[in-house]
Amino acid sequence: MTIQLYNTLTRRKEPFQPLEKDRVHFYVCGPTVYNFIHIGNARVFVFFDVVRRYLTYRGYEVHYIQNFTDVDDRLIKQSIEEGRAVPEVAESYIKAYFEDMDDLGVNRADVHPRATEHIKEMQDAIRALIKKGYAYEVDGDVYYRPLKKEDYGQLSNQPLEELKAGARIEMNDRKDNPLDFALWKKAKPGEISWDSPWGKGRPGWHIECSAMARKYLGDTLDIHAGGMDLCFPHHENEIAQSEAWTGKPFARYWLHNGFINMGAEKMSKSLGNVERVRDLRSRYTGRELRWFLLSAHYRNPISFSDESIRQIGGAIARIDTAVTNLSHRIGAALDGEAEKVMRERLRTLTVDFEKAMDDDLNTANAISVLFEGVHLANELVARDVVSRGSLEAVLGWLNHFGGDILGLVKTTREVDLEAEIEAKIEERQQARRDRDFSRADAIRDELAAQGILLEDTPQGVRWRRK
RNA sequence: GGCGGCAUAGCCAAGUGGUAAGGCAGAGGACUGCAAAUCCUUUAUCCCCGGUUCGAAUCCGGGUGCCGCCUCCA
Repeated sequence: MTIQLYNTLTRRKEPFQPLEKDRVHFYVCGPTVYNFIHIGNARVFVFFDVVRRYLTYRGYEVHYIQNFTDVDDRLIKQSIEEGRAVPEVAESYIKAYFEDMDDLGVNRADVHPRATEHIKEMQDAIRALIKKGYAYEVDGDVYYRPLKKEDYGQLSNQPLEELKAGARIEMNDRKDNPLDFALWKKAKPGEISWDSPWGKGRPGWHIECSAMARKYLGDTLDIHAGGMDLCFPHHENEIAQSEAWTGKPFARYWLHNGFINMGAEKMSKSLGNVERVRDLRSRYTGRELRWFLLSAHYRNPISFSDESIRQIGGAIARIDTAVTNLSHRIGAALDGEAEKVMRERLRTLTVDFEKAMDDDLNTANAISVLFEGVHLANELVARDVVSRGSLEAVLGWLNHFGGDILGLVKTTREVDLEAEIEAKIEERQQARRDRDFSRADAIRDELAAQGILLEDTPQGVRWRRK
């Protein structure tokens, strides 16, 4: 079974076949670091983090690149507002970005190239495009002519006529055509700038991805991903430039994720309902947010609300309890290998998990398979007789698929109880043996107040943190 | 105007031809000193109207409602 991916370029699911058999060249459009990222940005980074992990699990050597746009109009604007230089602003939000991502369990990309560190590569690209007649200079600006290639509009499925007719014309009479876009922007006085053959200026937005993707991944990418809104014009323009520049197809699979709505309305700055990850982290755990982002299929919209996250909390508790109970039961289990029937059931779960992920990365279904694993774990824990091998096999399965791949299951073991609390538990056990239940209940309540929940089982007292 | 998406239980959410996954919440039962956890059982005229088909949430046509993109917004 091969992985099927919905390719925006062809508007259907296609079997995934990288250019090189076992290697995947994967580029994700990263954030513009002019501010803290919001939950919508996070969806991109969390989801494609899972895609990368899954492809790695499937045996591919994944080269995963995600850029930082660290110079553009918004950064310049922000730097004026904050009274700090652009590089300083960028640096601080890059740092913030990593803090947010660490909390959401997103792994680092292989390289996080920054636009400002690739000015030379971009200038090379621009020079080449001018030479080929795709770009032209006008008084320190350089523009690209997307219409020179007749297949422009292919990715976003926009007929050229419509693009021409519907273009909201930017008031700029220096362009030959309204659809032309800037590769290089002339610096205004006082703005951050770099020397170039066209005078002092800075790169346009689209060219950075083309230049950096080529540098780190080569002429043709296997997967290029980002939010749906980047489809037009950003990705369309990247294709135009890159293909004009290299003469090769730019990317083979284009993946775009859907948006997050705030309740029923779209999240937007003008509505003032943008939820920053930074702020959400003070209310929710990174895991809850990550789970929320993976709980629906990536191309579907998801609606953010406190109620949805609250429900996620219940689901997480179910899995955590199963993991805790499994660990506790392992302590009292008989030595022994995993039963054959158990290995077979886990094998089936693995197949189901792969089936879900192979079908256009259906994390919602993958999570439901995780719960089948939880159910299996709970059945085992409740048995009078069970081998340690079986318990460990299930725990290992949950950790691997729920933890390593989805990043949702906590793989760290609880630290040992402090001696004081252990003494309390023993004291309560003695009270129970003496049938002094009011004393026993009082101790249980006392620990509960500290967030320690006690559960009596045939294998002794089990505890977990609330 | 152009391109596209969505409508499934109280809530979240899978499911693209064979009589509805999973989670949250609820109800009943088992287990327990009481709990908790868990297990079992239980909760859906799949937005409406037509059509195709032996058979449709799934395909086609028509409605209704909501939403996104159409130059720098994930």
